Amino acid sequence: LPTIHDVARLADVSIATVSRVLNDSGPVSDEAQRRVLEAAARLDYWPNGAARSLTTRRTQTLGVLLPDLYGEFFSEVIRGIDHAARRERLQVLISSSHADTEEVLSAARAMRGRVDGLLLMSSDEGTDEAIRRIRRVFPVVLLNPRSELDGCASVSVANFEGARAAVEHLIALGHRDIAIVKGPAGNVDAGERLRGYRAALGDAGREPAPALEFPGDFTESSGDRAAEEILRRDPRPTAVFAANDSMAIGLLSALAAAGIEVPREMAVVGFDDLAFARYVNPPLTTVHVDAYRLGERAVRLMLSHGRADGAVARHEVLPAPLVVRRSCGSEASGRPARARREAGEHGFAPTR
Amino acid sequence: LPTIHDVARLADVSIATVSRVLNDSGPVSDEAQRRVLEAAARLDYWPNGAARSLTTRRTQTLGVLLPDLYGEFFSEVIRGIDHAARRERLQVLISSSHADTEEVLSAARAMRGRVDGLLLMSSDEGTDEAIRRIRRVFPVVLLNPRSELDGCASVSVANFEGARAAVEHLIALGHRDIAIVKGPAGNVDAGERLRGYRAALGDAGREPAPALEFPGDFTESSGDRAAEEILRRDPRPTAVFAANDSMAIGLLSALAAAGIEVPREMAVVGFDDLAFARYVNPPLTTVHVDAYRLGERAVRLMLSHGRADGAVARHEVLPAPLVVRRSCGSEASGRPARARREAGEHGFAPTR
DNA sequence: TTGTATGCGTTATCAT
DNA sequence: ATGATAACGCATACAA
Repeated sequence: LPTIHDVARLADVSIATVSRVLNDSGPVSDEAQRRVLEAAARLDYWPNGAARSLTTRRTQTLGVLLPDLYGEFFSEVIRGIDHAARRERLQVLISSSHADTEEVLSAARAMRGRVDGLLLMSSDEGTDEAIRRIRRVFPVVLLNPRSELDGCASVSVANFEGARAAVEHLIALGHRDIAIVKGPAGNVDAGERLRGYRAALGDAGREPAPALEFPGDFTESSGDRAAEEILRRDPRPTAVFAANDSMAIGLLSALAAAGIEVPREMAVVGFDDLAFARYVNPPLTTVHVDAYRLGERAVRLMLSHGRADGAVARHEVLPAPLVVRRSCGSEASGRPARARREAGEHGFAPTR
Repeated sequence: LPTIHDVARLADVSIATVSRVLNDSGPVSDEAQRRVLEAAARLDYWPNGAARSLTTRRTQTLGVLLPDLYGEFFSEVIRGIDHAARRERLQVLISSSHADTEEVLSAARAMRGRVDGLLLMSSDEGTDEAIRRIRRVFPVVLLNPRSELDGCASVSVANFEGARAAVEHLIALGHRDIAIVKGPAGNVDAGERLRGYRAALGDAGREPAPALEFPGDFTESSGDRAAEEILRRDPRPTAVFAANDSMAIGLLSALAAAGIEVPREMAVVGFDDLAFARYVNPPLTTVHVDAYRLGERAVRLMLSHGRADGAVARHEVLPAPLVVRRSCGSEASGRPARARREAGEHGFAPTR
């Protein structure tokens, strides 16, 4: 494989000149430039990135550390990161499924010398010390951190506000017994959404009741199971806030199977606004999370972080607006199907 | 930031010894080992990957080039790659959204010196020459290639066979006028699935009719639009094969809105078996694609490729089995909902 | 068992 | 405008 030396030899110039024309740094005569370009083309010379970044101390790549890769959320985060990085001609080095702090640390170590900065989303608690060690090595932007600690930039989703808005919506519709299907314990998002749920109830003067809080783990089947428990409760709640859409899907499915009509007999609201939320029956009212933007903003923060204005670490919070569709029965049900379709609501079952 | 020299100085040994203990290469006295380990820990020394791979000529990372990152398919491919790579302690350098050959090439160039091999999925035609140039630089495994050319290893999905099986299923159910909603022109998968559709019709002695082939682009809305055209046709087809699940979802939605009952008035079969396929109403009969495995196998091929047995480039084809649910009406409809749920079919609407 | 010295492929700093 | 040459941080062949 040809190196810069081979190109120099063929073009009959020094490696310094080759480097100059290829990087457009420093002055070069037209003649030399021509010869170098031709030699590089003939040899199909590809510069070695490792060597280059050893001297320049820049890698043109962004490291990304995620707890997992499963599902639409992470997929969209990555897509946002990739697009933003691409625009800046940066590469993306991804590593995921890190259970504990130790794994996060070793993954970060492996990136030393290979990335210019790290985008880190950690579901684990007590990562603070680890983050401090990582920050010594390269700049870090936190995605959805547990807290704003650390003095390093971060982007997060307004989980609390979104959840509160969702439950307030149910309250405004007249519901009094509102259940929640919680996310996995220890999960940051799950915790914030639970907090939002409780806050909304509290603001309405209603005491949050443990009996109305059902366990879940963000999977469809856990929503399914929760439905059965909820239906057993007496008095039966008239509305459910699922801490994410997957569980809401499970709920909807189980309710349909049990012959419970949504939203007439039970209102359901989710969180995430997955692509399919508008395609289920009835179209799911849910809280929109812009995962793509989360990744995109993280990259932007990283870039501005590098500049001088990074003195003050910025903390962005992406809004999580409620998207009202039909699973809470908030709208008049008399509208014809055509009108609803044009509004982007695509429930499956014939309306009758 | 500490280098190997700093560790050597603090431990009062040479850098060679430090390297030896840290990489467990060559003999080292217990005393020296102790001192080095302690020094490295005290300085929190993280070896520089670029420098290391410059000498070893190994990067411990896999390059991945994809045409896009959108949707469940790519997301799962990446997840499969990531897990398999992780098991081998490899990192993953991802780059996507490459429209044309030129972009693929420049992305690959940027990876020179940064990856030990490249996993390449290109939707573009005429990439053959580019692939040859890339292969000079590092080993390549093709994902879902247009053809088995190139003599380099590849993994692909049995698109043709899957599509044929899907359409044969419809034929076996007695359908004669079977429409297809095609994928985007130029797309490899779309092409193969169309071929499978035509082959099934041909095998059944039916002439493939252009009037039954409707355009689509793999999006929900294109399935939606196709439905309207299909319903306008006279005689109206009694079954539709959607070249992917997203379009099938669009179809289902539009059919429901038009008051057409599925599967009684119109059978629908999809392709991909997205997570939500079993949750729509009726649960979608579709062809299963194991995207996770696609990525996983690609990594495995890359690894064995490196070894001596790589002399013969292997070509794996992942099966794409038909998953029969309810959108084609293949099963007796008398079964109670509970039985169906236990079989993993979770349609939303009450059955009635 | 240990240290010295060379090379990996670039970029960058000098002279010229 | 150009060409030696010194880093960059590490691994390793070789000498001791």
